Amino acid sequence: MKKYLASLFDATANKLEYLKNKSVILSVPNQKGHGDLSTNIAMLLTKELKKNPREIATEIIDNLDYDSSIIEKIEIAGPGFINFSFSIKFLSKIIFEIDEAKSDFGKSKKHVGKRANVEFVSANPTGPLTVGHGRNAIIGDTVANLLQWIGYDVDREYYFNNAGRQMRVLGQSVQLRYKELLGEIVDFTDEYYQGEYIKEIAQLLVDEHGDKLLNEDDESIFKSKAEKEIFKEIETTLEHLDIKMNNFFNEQTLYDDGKIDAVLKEFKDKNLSYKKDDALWLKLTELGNEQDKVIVKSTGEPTYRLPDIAYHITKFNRGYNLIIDVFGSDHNATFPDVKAGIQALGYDAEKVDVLIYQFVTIIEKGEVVKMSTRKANYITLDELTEAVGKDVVRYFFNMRSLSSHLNFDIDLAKKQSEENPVFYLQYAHARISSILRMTDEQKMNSSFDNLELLSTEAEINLMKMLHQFKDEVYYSAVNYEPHRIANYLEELATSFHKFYTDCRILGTEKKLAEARIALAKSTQTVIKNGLSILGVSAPDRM
RNA sequence: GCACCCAUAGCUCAAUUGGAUAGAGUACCUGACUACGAAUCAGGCGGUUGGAGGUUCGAAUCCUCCUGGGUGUACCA
Repeated sequence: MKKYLASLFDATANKLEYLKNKSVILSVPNQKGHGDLSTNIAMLLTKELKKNPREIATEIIDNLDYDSSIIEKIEIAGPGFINFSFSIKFLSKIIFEIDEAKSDFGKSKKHVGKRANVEFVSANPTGPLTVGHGRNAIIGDTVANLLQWIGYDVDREYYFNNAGRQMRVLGQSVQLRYKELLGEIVDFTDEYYQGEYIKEIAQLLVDEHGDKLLNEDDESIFKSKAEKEIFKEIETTLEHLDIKMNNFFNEQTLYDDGKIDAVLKEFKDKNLSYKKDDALWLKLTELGNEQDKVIVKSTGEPTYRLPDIAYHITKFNRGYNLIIDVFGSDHNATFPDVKAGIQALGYDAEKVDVLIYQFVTIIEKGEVVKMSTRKANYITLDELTEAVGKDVVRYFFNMRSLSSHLNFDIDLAKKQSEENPVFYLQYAHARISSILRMTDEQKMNSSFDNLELLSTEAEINLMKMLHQFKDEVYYSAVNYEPHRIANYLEELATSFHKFYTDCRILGTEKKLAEARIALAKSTQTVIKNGLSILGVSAPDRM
């Protein structure tokens, strides 16, 4: 619909000077009776032309060279909106288009040939992923899906650091549990990782090495065992959610490959760093930020900023056109420094988009559950997935906008009932499968020959919803808003259920029945495609 | 103190990025299965969009101030 109107306006711009180089925004009115698409262009032009918006609208319409078999009606309404209504003949074409494209329907080629890197999860391997990481994981993976739908070649990347203090403590924790298992009395204070998994890893070491490690004086062998085991578990957890990383990027390689030194040298050459109190500072104030920050501590250890800058530069050098980081709101202060740093080194920081999502609050039995990894007071992502299933986890984390503090109600998620919105969508899909099984048995076919018979309100609404899908995908993708897809699908499912109750197929006159089967089928395709973006399955039976 | 985010129906959240009468779900109250799945549909109840100003044809959305929450504010990541 938009495509056709956009081309009309382009053509009209040749006749009306003031429409040139204006982007005409077409939107779906949220009020029934205001047409199928609407534009506010006339109101936007009032200042420039010093004319009444309704006059401008009239002039534009008079110069629109439209096909009356496609557009049924054009109206000027309210203060100066131009509302367009489309014909059934045009609306119903979508059914045919969907059938042609099938699982590709909704995809766009706008960004074909471009590469994107989506970095997400990126939890250091100090313990199992928690429900908190779940939101990060699902958002990252779904945004990656969306980018693929608009043509990007996408890599999913996990960045980790196995060198810091946390990891040393992890190694020591395992070492202590190991000693404990072999009968030594240890003082396991609460600075150590308290989780049960530490004991399990220690047990593995006992099984493998017996008591031979008792005299190890440093924790490194314990640390590397822990890291290996924990990563194995993290990957399994992600797999349970259908998430597959293309690349695990170890921060350590930045040091080994000299990338850190190279960045340090560049900052020095550009006179952007200086020594003060034995530490090396980055002149962020010169780059427009609030204050200078330390990049190498007086101990000689870099702060997180330095490797982060070096890491992002590798992303540029690896040829990505779009670089996305997914962070929790606790990181919101860190990325301006990093962005300023890479910009200063001559890279286009505009290509880096940081998605900040707000924290998840877990609600169980109506109460807030507080969590901490070190204190082992948490619900793991795996436990959650096991309890409610992949589809529910993915849907729940996708259904709200990033900026909203998400309440994850475990009891609601567990309910396999009408209160759980996932099932509403899946039910619509399964219901269509059921219809198709039924019509198949009765040797009824779908047909595109008489689609203009689809003329009831429910049928027309459903077709309009189908028309919106492609825009919805594009819009969600470029704005990184997966929740829009979830909202759209709920609306689509509602339109379908309404159609189902109003418009029968069995026992209806043959031509109309065939057209309705075609409509149901195309609806099913769109539901399935939408769910696949979210990573939720579309069952044929429930 | 400062910075970023948030505040919308009893509850959980939307609102096409400044558009028309602010919408869904849930809860509560009605009604609809002897023909395609009632995990559904229809109707009702529910709002000064935290408060006060401002900007303009038009504000939940932008600006200022206030109130109340979240997250940071390190030579932690």
